Amino acid sequence: VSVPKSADTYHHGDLRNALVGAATSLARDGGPDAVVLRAAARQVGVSPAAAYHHFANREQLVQAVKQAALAQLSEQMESALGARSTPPRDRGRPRPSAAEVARQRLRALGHAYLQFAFDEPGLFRLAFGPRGPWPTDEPGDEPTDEPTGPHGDGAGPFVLLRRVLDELAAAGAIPLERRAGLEYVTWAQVHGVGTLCLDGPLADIDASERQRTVEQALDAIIRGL
Amino acid sequence: VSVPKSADTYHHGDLRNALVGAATSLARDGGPDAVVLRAAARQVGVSPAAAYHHFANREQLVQAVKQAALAQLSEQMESALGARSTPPRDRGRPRPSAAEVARQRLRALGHAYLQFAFDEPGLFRLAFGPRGPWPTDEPGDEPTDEPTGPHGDGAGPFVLLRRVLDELAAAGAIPLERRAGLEYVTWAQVHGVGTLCLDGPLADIDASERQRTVEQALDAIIRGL
DNA sequence: TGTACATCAGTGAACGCGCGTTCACTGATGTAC
DNA sequence: TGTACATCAGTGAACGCGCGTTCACTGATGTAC
Repeated sequence: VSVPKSADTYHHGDLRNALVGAATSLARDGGPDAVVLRAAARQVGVSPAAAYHHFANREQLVQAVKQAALAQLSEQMESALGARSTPPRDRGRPRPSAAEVARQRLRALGHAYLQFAFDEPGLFRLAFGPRGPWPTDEPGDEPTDEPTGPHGDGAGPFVLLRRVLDELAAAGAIPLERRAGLEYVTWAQVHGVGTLCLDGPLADIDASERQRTVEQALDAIIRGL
Repeated sequence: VSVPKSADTYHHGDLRNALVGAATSLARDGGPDAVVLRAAARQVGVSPAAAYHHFANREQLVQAVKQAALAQLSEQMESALGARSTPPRDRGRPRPSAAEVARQRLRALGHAYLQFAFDEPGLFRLAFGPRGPWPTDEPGDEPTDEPTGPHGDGAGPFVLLRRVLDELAAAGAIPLERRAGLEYVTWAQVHGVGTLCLDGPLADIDASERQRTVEQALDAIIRGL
């Protein structure tokens, strides 16, 4: 990776990344509509036209931010999952069942997802907002089996959710006849809490009540499996 | 109500409503961002400045559309509920329990909500989108008891949901210790299906698969009560 | 029934704004010989 | 090691656009006497 040597050279050296960074910070503050190509260029200290050497148009810049946001969300979910991979062996207490562990992992996933929504509402809105076509799921054609690469960039929230649901099914916590399509349902349920708290009628409740709602929702989701 | 006599008079006669109508149709086609004051005026056949005799600014026009959209959603939910008010007395079959009836009513509510989302994605996005402050819940101060007026305009989706959840609690279908705050949770769960199918990664699934997801989600929600 | 006049609800032209995008250009970089 | 040159990644000025909003105005309406 070539790092920009000094800021005062004619050639920037890493303009593409710099623009994505600036656009991301715009989105962070103002959501999807705030991603303004000219503003991003301004923030980087470059002429607007320079951006066109790296993006065909504004939409591509927005898509780049979207990808970055989704990658960040994935990463946080993954790390939340990592923290729950081995059940803490509590002094003397009976080791929790596989089903219970899997439930806790699903819970952790939901927490991470909503934490991201509340921490980064602008990015969350952009990542899941109405703007533009959804980036296709298949970068190449179809992942061979499971994208086993560590921190594989394509491994989105969806893949993580699927994995944990599979664990639940394997542990017998989900009747098999209900397993199909359940990632959509579960995702939607968690997602709804995020959108309703950000933009809906629940936008004005305070943090503690919101947290209570989150817990309650995760309870209900798990109960509904 | 005074009705505009003829279209070719200098005074329009019902410009405010006409503008809201035009703005609504703009929103229907293009979502929140498509509500453009000048375009609405154009569509009505009036100069842009005329709108300022009826709205202080664009935002007020948008809010009017939002209210209209919410009213329409309420109405459809209410009518779906009406169709389920008296259980059909099936020939000879055992009359369903109160709990079962209430569950069916909750289901009907969810169906109506999502039907609106899928039929009118633009209006749905505007009604629950990130734009502007959420219209306050209390028109006066606080509704005296229950807004019993037929088709009361203020009776939003929220009130309907609350009513049905109360029925469920009364019928013993919800443990009392879980009742508090459940309208938020339930709403969020249903809402998430809508947003994820409209703008999220589920935007591209076909209608039948979408319907399957809807049913599955409503099952899960009811099971989780 | 008629007339003066205040009020209301339109017009049309203009304002400034910031945007996305294009264009001909130019300075820096790196490669071939 | 030096030099010609193609290529890359910037500049700066300009384009057209459509927007929200304002302004002085004017035509229609309705009320007082």
